[in-house]
Amino acid sequence: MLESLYLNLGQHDALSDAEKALLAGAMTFERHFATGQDIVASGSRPTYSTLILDGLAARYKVLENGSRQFTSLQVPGDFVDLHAFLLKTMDHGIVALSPCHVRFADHGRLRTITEQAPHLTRLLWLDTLVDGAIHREWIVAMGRRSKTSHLAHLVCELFVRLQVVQRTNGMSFHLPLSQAEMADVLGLSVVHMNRVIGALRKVGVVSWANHTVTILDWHRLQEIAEFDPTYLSMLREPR
Amino acid sequence: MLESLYLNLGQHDALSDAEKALLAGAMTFERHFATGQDIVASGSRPTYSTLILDGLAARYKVLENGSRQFTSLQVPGDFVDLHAFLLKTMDHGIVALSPCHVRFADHGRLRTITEQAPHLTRLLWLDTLVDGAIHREWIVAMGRRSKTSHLAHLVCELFVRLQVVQRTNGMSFHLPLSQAEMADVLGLSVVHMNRVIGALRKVGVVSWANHTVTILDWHRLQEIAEFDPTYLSMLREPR
DNA sequence: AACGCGCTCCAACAAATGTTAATTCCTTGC
DNA sequence: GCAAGGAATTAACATTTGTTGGAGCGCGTT
Repeated sequence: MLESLYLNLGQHDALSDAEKALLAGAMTFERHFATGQDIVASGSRPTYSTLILDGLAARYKVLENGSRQFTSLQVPGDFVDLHAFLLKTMDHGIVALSPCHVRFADHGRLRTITEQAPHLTRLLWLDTLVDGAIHREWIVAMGRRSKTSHLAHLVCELFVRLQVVQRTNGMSFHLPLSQAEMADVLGLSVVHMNRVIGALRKVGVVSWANHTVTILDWHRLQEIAEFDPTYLSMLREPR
Repeated sequence: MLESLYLNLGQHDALSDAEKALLAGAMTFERHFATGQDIVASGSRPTYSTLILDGLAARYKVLENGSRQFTSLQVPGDFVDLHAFLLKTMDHGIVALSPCHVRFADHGRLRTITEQAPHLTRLLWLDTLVDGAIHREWIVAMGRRSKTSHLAHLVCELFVRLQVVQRTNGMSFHLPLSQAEMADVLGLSVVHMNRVIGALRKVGVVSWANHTVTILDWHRLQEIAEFDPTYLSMLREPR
């Protein structure tokens, strides 16, 4: 049931059975969300943190003029709002980009983990640090990469992250976002998003249809993206 | 000596004297860095985390074509690389943007804190979570705000953060960045950065000369920026 | 089968942003 | 005081990105 979480946390350092049991013990009820539904509302003060068991979700903010920007994409095994455990108030919303199956971790029990299980605490902390590392990579992509490179980088990142939790199929993965939603990831207009996807297709490094992305030339895609997975901390070492 | 750190961590929740002592005990030697010097090198594996006592620093990445993007600005009281305590390998560099006086916290002693001081651990974790929240706000600014609004937002953010650690002077603060460096913050060309600063000046909400920024109309600046400080978690509450 | 709807894709034009190159201003070293 | 070099500023032009409007396509409903 929590296999994705174990895969996700366990990629950075070994997870003991006792720690898995502690995590399982922190979990409470499950819930399903339909595509487009808010999983966590901006401004709310959750008393649970949400683990994605299956589906794709995103953090986002909306400006006064109605434009939206996604600040992260969350895959199975990710806590979408572990940060709310300490930040308390959500300064952004979280929306389901596909049907999402989630499970809620009680903040009281997470607190107990911080009191009694230092190593597991560090792994949870680390999970939020990787979040931050991804954010920094996105900032670089938005500020200094060409749009094609930005998109290529995102494809690389998603592929690697989905592979860790076994949601890839060969060199393909399912990406349920519409081009309008992709535009809210990269910070572009829909029209230009369409151009950029077309450009990446034209180079021949990916095929992209029916919400399925297939990487045709990983080496060249990585080159276009200047993708270096160091920031994902996928090396298993003592933490 | 560590007053800025206490102010920074203490803005979110009360810091006990025992916790202050633990923090002080984790600190080792001090060092000065000249403007432009690297405080932490990309790719390194620090065994210390760096606390800024005085000065301004920034995290950055450089792409193959030589362009640079800052991913954060760090003010006194900030740990510039607390995340390296668990991420282990630096995936970016940290550079001094002004003469910097820093002090190094030993990772071994930080680890001891995580074993023995859960509340202080949560506050250190929180510190990195606020980092993440700032990153998200930057992503939104880069993706969906006008450049003028982005700059206004940055001015608001810096003013508030500097105020917490008592580095403001009335409605003014010292900002030692050249326009080329500012361009690496916003992800613009130098020429356009100059245009945008000019635009903000022209509106009359800030004056900006000799590396000193003065906010002339906070209300209107905040309006232009759509600045909502919630993401900085400045409310003191139990964490 | 007809219709409506959301999504992809495209064209034409408008606006924002980058590039190159010069000019001026200011600080620093001599 | 003067020369040199960095930084700010501006102009002219090139490129990227946004906007508006619409065509085509798949899909579910009537």
